[in-house]
Amino acid sequence: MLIQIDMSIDKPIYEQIRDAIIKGILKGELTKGKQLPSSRALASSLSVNMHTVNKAYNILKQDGFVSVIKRKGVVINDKNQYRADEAYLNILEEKLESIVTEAKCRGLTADEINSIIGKIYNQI
Amino acid sequence: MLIQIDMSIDKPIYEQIRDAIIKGILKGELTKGKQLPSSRALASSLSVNMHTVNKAYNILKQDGFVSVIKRKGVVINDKNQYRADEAYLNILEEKLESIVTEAKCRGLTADEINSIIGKIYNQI
Amino acid sequence: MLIQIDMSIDKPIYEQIRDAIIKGILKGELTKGKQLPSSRALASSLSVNMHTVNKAYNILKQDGFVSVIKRKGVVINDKNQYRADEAYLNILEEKLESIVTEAKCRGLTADEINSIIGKIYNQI
Amino acid sequence: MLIQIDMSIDKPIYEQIRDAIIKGILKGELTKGKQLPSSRALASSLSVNMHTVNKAYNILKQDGFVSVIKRKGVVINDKNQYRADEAYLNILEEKLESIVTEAKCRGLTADEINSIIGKIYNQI
DNA sequence: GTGGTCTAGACCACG
DNA sequence: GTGGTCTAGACCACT
Repeated sequence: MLIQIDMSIDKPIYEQIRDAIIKGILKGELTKGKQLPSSRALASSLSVNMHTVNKAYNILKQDGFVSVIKRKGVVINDKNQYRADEAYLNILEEKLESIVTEAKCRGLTADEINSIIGKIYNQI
Repeated sequence: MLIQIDMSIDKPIYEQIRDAIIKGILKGELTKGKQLPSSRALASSLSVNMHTVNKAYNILKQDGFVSVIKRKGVVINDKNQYRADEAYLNILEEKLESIVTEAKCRGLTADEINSIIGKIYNQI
Repeated sequence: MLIQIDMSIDKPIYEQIRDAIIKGILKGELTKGKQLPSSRALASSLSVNMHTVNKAYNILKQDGFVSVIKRKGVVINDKNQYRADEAYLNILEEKLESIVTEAKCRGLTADEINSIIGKIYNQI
Repeated sequence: MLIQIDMSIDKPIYEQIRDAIIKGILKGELTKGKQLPSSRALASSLSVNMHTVNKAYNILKQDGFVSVIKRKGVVINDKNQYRADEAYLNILEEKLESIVTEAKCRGLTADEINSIIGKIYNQI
């Protein structure tokens, strides 16, 4: 499980960590019950601050991807603890709205957008 | 052409203005050659800072949606000045990547994502 | 609106701040749209760190009590944004379970507990 | 008498043990004079540290629920050794205060809270 | 001047 | 040795 942080882009570090872990779950590298590195350890290996890692871990916990077990560590949850629900679908739609609007305005058809989605979906 | 600013969400105001104008173009309310309100006027009617409107206008100009014509104001460009190109497609793919990753991780199929896209696409 | 922090009890400071603000809402001192002091200002007046105040504010935001408006401040939400829902009722039940169990074990009747609840409910 | 420890919630293990034993007393599984397993034995069967069990036992002793008898072990006390007194009622009220405040703020009536209490009270 | 993000370093409870 | 909490102080984007 490799996490790459890019300080030059403007995505916050904690989001990059969050996204990398979600990707790890998706790729099957992080399976249910598997333990993440301690916040100190990951912080040190990424050369970032412990609190930054903790922030990522707490967001993942809030989103149901992991359980933070005090004095034990952070472990990956079961799939159905982060299966898409109504609330998530609303957020997803919101996130997509301005992207799709711009794409349509720039002349892309729904099919063209969908083929990009499909490409991303299959290559991860 | 109505622009609604929502201070409570964390999308920057200049992005909300930008998105609203792109939406206006898409809906046919803002057609080629049509003039946008002066930044002073729009700022006043939205109760935001003039620099915020200018920032939105400059991004729109950079993206090819409008031209800033001296002593004339800001006018909407022709469609082919902002038609999707290679560079835009790369940015689009980047924007979609982490969204699609999370959606897949949460159990959505590519078809389900596409149907959300389709829904957004058709209702705007 | 007075907030009192007690360093000697073991309730975290950010929870004390959170609870004080909820109490303020309940007492009608903090009404919809009213602005909370900036995190710096409140931190300074309570002699605690800004991050501690921010943590309280973010929890209140997450729970629907306030909106955090970047570069503007934190404002109280409308009642129906924090009206009890299913999720809250579950949490509430969890919180009450061990308390009620102990009370029953110590010989209190349901009526006795309820009269304590009633007393608290009416005096705030 | 079954004790279930849940590492994933953030209630300390020693409190979970304490609560489980109080529940056992309430359900009549642990009656006056009955002996609790040795801390070593319970720790082993729960896969937790012996000190954690001892901490739970010591709190139970302090609260009057059990007596620690040398060379005999830990035995359940008589009901009137842990019957609710003034001190306990004060603690109880304190514990309930912030819970009730939030519930009221979220629009619950005293009756609604009491019906939740009643439900919990009767099902244990 | 606001909140957001990040760093560095500390103490604590729990186990 | 873990995560939780707190402090002190910094820079940034946005307005």
